[in-house]
Amino acid sequence: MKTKHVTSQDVANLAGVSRTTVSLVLNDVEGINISSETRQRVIQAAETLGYVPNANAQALASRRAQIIGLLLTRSPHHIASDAFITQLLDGLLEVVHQRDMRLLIDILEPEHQKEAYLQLVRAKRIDGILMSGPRFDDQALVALEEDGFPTVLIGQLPQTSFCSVDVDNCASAKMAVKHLINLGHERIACITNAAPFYTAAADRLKGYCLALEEAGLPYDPVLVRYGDFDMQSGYRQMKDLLEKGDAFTAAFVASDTLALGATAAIQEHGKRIPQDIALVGFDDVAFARYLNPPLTTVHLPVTELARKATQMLIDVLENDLPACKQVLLETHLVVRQSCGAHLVPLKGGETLGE
Amino acid sequence: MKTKHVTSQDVANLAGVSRTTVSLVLNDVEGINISSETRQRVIQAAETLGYVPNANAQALASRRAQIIGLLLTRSPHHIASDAFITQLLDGLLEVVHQRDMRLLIDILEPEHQKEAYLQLVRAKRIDGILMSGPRFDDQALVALEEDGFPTVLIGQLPQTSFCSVDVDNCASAKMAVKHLINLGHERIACITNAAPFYTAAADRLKGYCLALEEAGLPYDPVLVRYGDFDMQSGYRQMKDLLEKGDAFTAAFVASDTLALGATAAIQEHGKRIPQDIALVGFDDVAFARYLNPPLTTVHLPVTELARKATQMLIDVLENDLPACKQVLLETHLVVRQSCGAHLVPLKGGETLGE
DNA sequence: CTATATTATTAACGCGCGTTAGTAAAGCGC
DNA sequence: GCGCTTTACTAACGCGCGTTAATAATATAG
Repeated sequence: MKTKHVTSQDVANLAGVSRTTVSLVLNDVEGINISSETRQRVIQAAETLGYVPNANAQALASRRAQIIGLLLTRSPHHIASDAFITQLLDGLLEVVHQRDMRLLIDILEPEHQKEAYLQLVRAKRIDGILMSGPRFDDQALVALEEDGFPTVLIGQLPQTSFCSVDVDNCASAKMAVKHLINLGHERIACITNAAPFYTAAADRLKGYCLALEEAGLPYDPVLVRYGDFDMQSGYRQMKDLLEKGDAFTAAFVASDTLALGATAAIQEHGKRIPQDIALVGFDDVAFARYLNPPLTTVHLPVTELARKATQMLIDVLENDLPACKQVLLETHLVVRQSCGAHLVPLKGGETLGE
Repeated sequence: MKTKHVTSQDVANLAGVSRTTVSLVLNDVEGINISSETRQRVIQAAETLGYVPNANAQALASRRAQIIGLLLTRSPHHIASDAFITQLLDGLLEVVHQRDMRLLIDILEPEHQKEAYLQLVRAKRIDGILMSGPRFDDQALVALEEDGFPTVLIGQLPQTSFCSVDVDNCASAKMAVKHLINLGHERIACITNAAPFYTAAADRLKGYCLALEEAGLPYDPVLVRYGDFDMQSGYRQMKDLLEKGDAFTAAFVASDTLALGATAAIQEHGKRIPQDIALVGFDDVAFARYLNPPLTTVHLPVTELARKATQMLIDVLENDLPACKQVLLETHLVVRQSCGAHLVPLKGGETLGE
């Protein structure tokens, strides 16, 4: 690296003022009087030298790293098949950039979770944590909560004091299943998106149960399977459901990613979607509308979730308390063709053309 | 945050030594003699206090932030539909964690690109840059090159001195198209993954051309379209190809993501894959094998690319020069059903069951 | 027993910046 | 002219750590 580092002292020298003045000017400190003439001189000097403050020195002195951490608690393998992360990044970086902050991203493997949290927090690398997809059994989160470290969950963890941004997974799942019931289905299978210690998985399953209950349909455990984030598990669970031979005419797969795997299993089994088995997914990932047949699913406003969560976190950082502790965003059902609704003459789904 | 920050002074006090000794012990500085007795005392003290060094102070003093930056140059929208990032993260974080480093991720919007680079570099927030998907017209990269800032490309940029890890996009594309030619196709359309100022897009197109040339087939510009990263563009370009009416029996879509969109367009147009149009993609993203029909595609070792690139970058950081400047990893064609090869009795593709 | 090499430890400085307390100059009424 | 406020600026300290040069304690050689 050839270019030598320019320090605020260099700027001060060029502008003929003290380093303090440089700092005061460039940080726009309020309640301090600097003549607009010297102010200009400083700004000019900084510009010509291409001065950029050393972030570490700033962080050390100001006790703010200006970095927020996005922590993912799933295993790298699951991360790799997570269709959300990119959308999360989108919303997250948008807000982070607005505030002139940066994003540190990390995966915490379950074994070293607790230490890893504390490492990041105690090392003061990050000012706050954004945590996607919390689990009930996350012990490290307990430590964070006790510590009062600024944290916002993307997802929820009941009985904790965490700030969170989420959708109503239960109600959304219920809506999806209800849609199938309204289409006349009575034997509806369910594959969850993940193991039940993931809060979202548990809630979606609850929504499935509630929908059945309200419709007076029996809950049959034979028709319920637990997925594990990736397509493969969707494929496997659906294959198992089909091979076990318990009849069902529809399935609610609580994740589009798994639904894709399920679709493959169904078609491989010689059944048609939606004629033989109607399918509803969850998430409305990018590929949902391009599947064959296009997947009916619950739209999750992922980018908006990320935006809101980030804003909330920054809010906590700046004001020491958030404007609102728990936020729920709206979802809606996107009716395409995998549920068969277009066969019942009601209204058409969207087209790919727009 | 309740827990007060533990400094190395606290550790020193508890161990009854000086702060210097603490630093020397915990950093395992070579060529320095510390009696194993005090060494133990220090380690013990650090442990009981739960001491974690302040990363910013360390960075400031040692001039190493222990953070590498992953920079993405596409627009947030394109990021959101990028099926790679998660896989990249996987390989990247694996290596980064091994070295006890961290990952900062950032999207550089084309407008502020150059400044943004310099911000990160001059602020010494990151020790090195990992740059995914470089473009020919990236002026900021020129600045980086001149500056000699440690940088590794995931992708390539000919005529530059950058370290890079990539696949042979040209040869891989050629292999894919050749496969179609071997199956008897003579009119083969092509949709690139992106605009031609992305190096990968240009190379893949070149591979397409070479394959035609070697087979003595004419290059027909009418059959070539430029994609733009997302499914929508794949859909649009394929629709356009179909509606223009220029006959073709096969298509090489240089990105699975776009291929999915193309698939939807083809099926919507009432054509069958592969009977009417044989399709070969590129990338072998997670969903490729689950599509209907399963997508024949070029397998890209994304995670391995990320791993190698990260290792190379760290190599540069530690030794000031890499073991090897440019690395190419192997690709291979994954034959599934979208190309129709299974209809010609040669050998079957993989099954979903494994 | 003194001179020198070796081992074990620390005082002190610097990394680059934010910030407080304090100084100097200028303005203002009397 | 003298006090008093306001304005404009700076010296100096601290953030927490790495590191060098120096010191003290001990061992070895002459």
